[in-house]
Amino acid sequence: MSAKNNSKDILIETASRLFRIKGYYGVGLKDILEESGIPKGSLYHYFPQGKEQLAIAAINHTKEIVVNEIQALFDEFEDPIKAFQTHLQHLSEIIIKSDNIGFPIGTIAGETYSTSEPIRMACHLAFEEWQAIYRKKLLKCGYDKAQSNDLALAVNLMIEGAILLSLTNKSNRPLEVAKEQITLLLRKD
Amino acid sequence: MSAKNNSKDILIETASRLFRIKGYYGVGLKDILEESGIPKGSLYHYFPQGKEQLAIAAINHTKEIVVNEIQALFDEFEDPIKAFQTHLQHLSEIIIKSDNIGFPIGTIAGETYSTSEPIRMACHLAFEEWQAIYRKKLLKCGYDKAQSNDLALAVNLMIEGAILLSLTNKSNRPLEVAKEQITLLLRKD
DNA sequence: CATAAATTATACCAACCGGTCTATTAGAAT
DNA sequence: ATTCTAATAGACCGGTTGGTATAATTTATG
Repeated sequence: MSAKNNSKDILIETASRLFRIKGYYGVGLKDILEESGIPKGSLYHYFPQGKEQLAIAAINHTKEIVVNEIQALFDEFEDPIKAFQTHLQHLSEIIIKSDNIGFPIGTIAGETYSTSEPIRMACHLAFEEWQAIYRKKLLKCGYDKAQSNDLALAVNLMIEGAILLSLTNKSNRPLEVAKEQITLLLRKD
Repeated sequence: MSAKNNSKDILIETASRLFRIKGYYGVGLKDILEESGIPKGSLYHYFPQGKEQLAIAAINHTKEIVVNEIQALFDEFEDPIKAFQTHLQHLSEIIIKSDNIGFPIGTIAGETYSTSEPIRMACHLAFEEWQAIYRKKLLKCGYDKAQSNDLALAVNLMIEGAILLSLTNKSNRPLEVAKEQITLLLRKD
């Protein structure tokens, strides 16, 4: 039994990482248990509804990681362009070498959108929350409401697409291109 | 035994469809065999290296579907903006209702980029081929080489991201936004 | 028609899957 | 120290997985 009851958090963090790297069906409970060192009884103690419930917690964890990084950048930079550039620069620099990032939300969403409504919803809400943060920042910086809506969505889909292509192509160039094109879109709207 | 030897094609088409909808690990051989009606012996006859080999054939099939649609549009429209708009409009109209499209290449890539080099490579080559077609068209229409490179990649990643978000959010709005933003990028570059 | 090659068909296999269950251990409260 | 609750631990389960093997059937060829 671990020190002071953080087994649940360890499970969530481990699942979050593994699902980002190999997706929901590509990761078995055994993989999560082995990497986390938590016994199966604990997993079902904390997540009595099973793998799907753990996945939802993992998705929310992933969402929060991004929320925290973006929010910190928005607090640091008044200019959303600068904030997005920094975010993408950071991703670009570490995505290929890091074995912790993977494809946030995207793989799980692609696997389960038609087979698990609770998971699809968790992914959908994660995307929505990211967009809401982008939108709020854009509004605050003078973009009108329609523009903020569209650009928040565009940035979100571009980052997802860029991460996917960077991983697939083993190159950070897609993220670099996304950084430039997002900059162009935000400057010219 | 089916008429004139198209079992291999049927397997590929079925696998292509199922992998797009649920990913590589989300689809078992049994699912493919049941939907296609082809016996397992045939599967191993045509794909003696197993599931991975079938997946690569399926990825190439998916790639060709998109190549054919885009090429037809590029032949029909001199203006690449018009062609992309038509492509995205078509996707936007059918993506939510259709149970045939799914997420071309994206889900499989996200699941396997770190665990199967042959599959990652097949996905990478598919993306590259799509971009090459976009690039050729852009060059032909007067965009310079650097612009063509960046825009081809940007369009590719935006379409992937937009499809993913449309499926996850059960809304065609991401594809509509992608259509508009791609139009802006192509117009202003 | 006979033979060889191609294709089909299905039983079998070990390993893996998510989930259930129960006993044990640890922690919290008194 | 005792009692109760929380958490751990791991065996067990039926079903599924991708792959192997072999026989049967069909097709192609001369």
